[in-house]
Amino acid sequence: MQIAEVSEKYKISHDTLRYYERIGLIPRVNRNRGGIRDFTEEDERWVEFTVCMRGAGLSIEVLIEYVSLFQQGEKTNAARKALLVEQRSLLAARIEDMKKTLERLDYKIERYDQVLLKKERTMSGFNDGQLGG
Amino acid sequence: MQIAEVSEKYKISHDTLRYYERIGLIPRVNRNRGGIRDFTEEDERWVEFTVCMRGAGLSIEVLIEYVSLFQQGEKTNAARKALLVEQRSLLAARIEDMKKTLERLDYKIERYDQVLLKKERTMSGFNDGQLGG
DNA sequence: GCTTGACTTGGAGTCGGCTCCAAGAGCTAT
DNA sequence: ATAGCTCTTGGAGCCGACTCCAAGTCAAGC
Repeated sequence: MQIAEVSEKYKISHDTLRYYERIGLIPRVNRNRGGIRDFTEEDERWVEFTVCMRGAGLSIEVLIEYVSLFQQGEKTNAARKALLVEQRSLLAARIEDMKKTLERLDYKIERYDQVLLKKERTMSGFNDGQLGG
Repeated sequence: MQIAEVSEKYKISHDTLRYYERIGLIPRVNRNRGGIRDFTEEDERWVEFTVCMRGAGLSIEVLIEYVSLFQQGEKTNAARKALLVEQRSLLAARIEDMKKTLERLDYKIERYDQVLLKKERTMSGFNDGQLGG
């Protein structure tokens, strides 16, 4: 599978794919006789994994580290797991944070609803109160 | 309250606070006779709100728009609510995405656990299988 | 009245993460 | 064999979001 198809399949630009390979975020992809990338299924799995992890906000730096550990073979299993465990906990914390913000938005939206409804009825709304921040 | 205290209270650098004011992410803060910022409680609420929303990933651009609407007064209530509703749904989608990635990390970590445990017992682990991507 | 320290400003610099570009090579169809 | 397409490379450019800097002001303490 060559770059255009992979790009489309995983919703990532070909420039970004090449960039990811260049910096070691995905392992080097083999080229055919013409020098053109031919992605194997394993390459695809790396692409998919990377797109997923980047989407969740894991840094490029830490993902490069993970790939690098992987390429050093099995002796790095413990280090890889430790890396994943740390990232998992950072991600869980971010999710918790975002959930709270989501609730806060819900509350704010509700207050706007109330104000807008009242205005509809009286046609004389005034006073923003603490709606802003 | 002046900048150092606000900076400490909301865990945001004074440079970033000044930057936020400059670009309109928080409304302009009053200065005392000496030209020094004196944050009111309302200023603080904006700071806190902004730090919270930025932390959840809302863009500076959209938050500036919200402040700008707020400053145009009550006639923008409907627009403000619409903005919040849209951002709420973007945030909810990001959270869902991240939750899935979290589960995936949990699964991966579990597989590393298994491999590491097996190795501990046999002292002859080999084969990374599909642990990588 | 001089130093110290927290503050001011506008502007430049940095960083992470892409995104674009120019020049060129290799297929495929006409 | 010429055109057209997709690909290649290395390097430059860009964007969002800060972060740092230089030069200067002001209030308080010695």
